Amino acid sequence: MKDKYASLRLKNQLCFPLYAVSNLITRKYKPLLDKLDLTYTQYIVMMVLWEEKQVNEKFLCEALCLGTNTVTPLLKKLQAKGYIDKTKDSSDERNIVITLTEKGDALKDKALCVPEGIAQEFSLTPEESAALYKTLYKILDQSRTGIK
Amino acid sequence: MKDKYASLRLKNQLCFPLYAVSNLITRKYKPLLDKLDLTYTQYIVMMVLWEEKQVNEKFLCEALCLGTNTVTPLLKKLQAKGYIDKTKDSSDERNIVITLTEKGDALKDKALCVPEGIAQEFSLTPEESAALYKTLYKILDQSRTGIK
DNA sequence: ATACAATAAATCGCACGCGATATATCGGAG
DNA sequence: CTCCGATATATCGCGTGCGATTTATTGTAT
Repeated sequence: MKDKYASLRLKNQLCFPLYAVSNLITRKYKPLLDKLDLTYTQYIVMMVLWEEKQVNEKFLCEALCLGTNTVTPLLKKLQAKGYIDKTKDSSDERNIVITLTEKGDALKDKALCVPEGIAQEFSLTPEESAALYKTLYKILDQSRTGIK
Repeated sequence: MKDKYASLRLKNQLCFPLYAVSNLITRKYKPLLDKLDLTYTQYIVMMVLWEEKQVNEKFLCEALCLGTNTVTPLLKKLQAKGYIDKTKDSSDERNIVITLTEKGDALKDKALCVPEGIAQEFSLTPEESAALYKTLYKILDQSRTGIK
């Protein structure tokens, strides 16, 4: 064996480039999202809402792979900004129903330029993008089934 | 066009699975790293040091794609744990020379089980791993050359 | 009816990441 | 020698992520 510690080198790990790319993406989004007064995490919450119109917090947590300890404070901030409303489900008062305000819904149109702007930052071939997408979801799906 | 807002759906974005997988990995590492009294970020700092023996802070920041605002406090904690030493470079007092303590170097052997443990958590084919690795570094390299 | 496990959300404490700024030191032009 | 821009590190404030715990509400078995 050449090097007993080869497995501990950054260059021999997948976790590190995943971590670094994830950070990089958040940085790239920031200037675009500043115009919408959203952070990256707030943005993905809004993306779910633009699609679903109405969700409870549990649904959001599962969609985003986050816990209530992250999402609850996030929702408070989005509410303070006037983008969402929170009400209790009258049929089950444990459920918090989250809906878009008119202001939050209107933000959808301003947000359209965000994916466009980001696409210009990175240049992957369609094949690379597709393979990356598929592998990442394979990992996510493994962990989901693993938990249940 | 079917849906003007299709680009805003979580499922149509690469950024989200990258973000979610990165978080997932950090969670998976935690129980393994707890045994070494390291966080994930502290662990990748140690990985650089196990390889390089001696670096300055600037080198670390570039290797990890992080800023001094993240790394400086990190080094303080590693120093407090007794894993590293920090001294000023006598030939250029702006440089902080970071070296491993004996305790920090010894940690390398305990750390060997970490990559093994993680490998069991995820099951990608060698082809998937190789393609993922290549694409992620392509993205990182693009941003590096883009900055300079 | 009532106690109790299950579920949904909220809270707490800590460790990042990072934009912005501040501080200390160095190197070079005049 | 001196000023000044460049470089290396440190600090500040805010917004996450997350393990752990707490609170509120519901369904259920007795």
